[in-house]
Amino acid sequence: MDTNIRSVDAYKLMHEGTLALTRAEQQGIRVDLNYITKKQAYLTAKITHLEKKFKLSKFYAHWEHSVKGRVNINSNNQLAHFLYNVKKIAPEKFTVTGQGSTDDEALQMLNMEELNILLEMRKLRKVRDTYLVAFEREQVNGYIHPFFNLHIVKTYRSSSDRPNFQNIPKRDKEAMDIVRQALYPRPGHQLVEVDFSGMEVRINCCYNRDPNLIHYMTNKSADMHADMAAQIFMLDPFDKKLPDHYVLRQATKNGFVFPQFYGDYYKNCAVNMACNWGKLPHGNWSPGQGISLNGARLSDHLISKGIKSLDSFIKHVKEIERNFWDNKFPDYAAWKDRWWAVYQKYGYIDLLTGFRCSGVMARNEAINTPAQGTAFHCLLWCFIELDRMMIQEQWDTRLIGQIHDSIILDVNPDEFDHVIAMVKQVTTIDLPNQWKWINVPMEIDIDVFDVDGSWVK
DNA sequence: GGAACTCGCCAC
DNA sequence: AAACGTGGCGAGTTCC
Repeated sequence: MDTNIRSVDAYKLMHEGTLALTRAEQQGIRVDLNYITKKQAYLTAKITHLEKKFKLSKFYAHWEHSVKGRVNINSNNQLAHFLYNVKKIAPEKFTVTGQGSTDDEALQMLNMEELNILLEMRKLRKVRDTYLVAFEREQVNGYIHPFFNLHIVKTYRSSSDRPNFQNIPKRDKEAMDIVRQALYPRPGHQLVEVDFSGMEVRINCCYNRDPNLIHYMTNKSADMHADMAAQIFMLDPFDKKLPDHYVLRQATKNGFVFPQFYGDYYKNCAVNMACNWGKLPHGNWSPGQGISLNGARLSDHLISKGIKSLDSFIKHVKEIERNFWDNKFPDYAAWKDRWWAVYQKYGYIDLLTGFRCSGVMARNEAINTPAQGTAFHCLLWCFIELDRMMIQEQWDTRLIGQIHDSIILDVNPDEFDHVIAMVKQVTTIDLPNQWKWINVPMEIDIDVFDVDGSWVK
């Protein structure tokens, strides 16, 4: 029989994983219905207020006239038609179907006060409708029971739905606070979140065995993002403890290193780092532009290094990219080529965890699949182990969810020390013992929330 | 009136 | 030569 589950271990992972995740689903997460009701009303009032403000503008009057009074303020189709056909503004950005885009970035580039009101309304509606309304709809007796699926994702990671527990706001502080204040542990308990640090990069080490990548994952003082930031922004010395430098490290991590690992290329990376993170304009740069750096501005520094325009920076990042793959991580680069060749020859790729991924894949998909699937399998193996301990030792603590590389627990404070000890044991010792192909240490971060407190610190 | 689609946006 | 991987979901819209 032809199957994509190639080993008993892989089968067990799915079987036992399903059972463990089902127990988490059954347990559920407590929601504060009182809070949700109040916050919904508050958000609705705020949205209504913004809507009234928007309707006073000339922009709105013109829009209303153009559709003979039938404005739907929530319709991006209408908005795009008004901006790009009626007002005949040239779109700065296009959707996949070639229409003028109305997403956050596109509207911000148009630089119109009225559009900022629409963006604020859009954000508040998202928080209210996708999260708070969904929690209220899905809850039973004050608990939501998100599903964790193992049969959906083609890389063999998981997905979650009804409601999706894997996309709760985290990066935007305001959205995070509003949504996470709705989520609680059981009375007298506390939420604990355990997440693997740099999990996908570590799993890539297991596939490509690149010595330099392994070095970065093994030596605590080695910092790949800081090293790349120093190169990209030509800073020597580079001190990530300085706030200005730390911002550039973040820009490098999220604008260069991770996108490069996902298969992006230098041009996107350069524009994103310079314009979105560095706040520099397109075209030529002048002194005094961009974010602050070493007592001056980013443009002052880059101009002093001979980089006087975005185009010049793009060329610079092109050279950095070449060096990144040719000299810094040559074994990783060679592995990517081999891996792609194997897929092209056989039409499938085999994961270290015993799963075969087949079907039509583009190069980047084929190359990204192993780390994504395998990283989740490490998480799932730990989830199963902790679930087994929970039952065997009759914990009052419960596993309540999982977000690809993290586990969320509802912890009885009396059991806290023991649970944390078991979490550390399973994730950093038992897991690498279980799978001998793991060739770098596994590290975790643990976030502890207040007893009877929400999922906000 | 529901299915399927587009777009936008949240997470890793 | 080409050029960011995996999902879920709400609102609007179109199709049948």
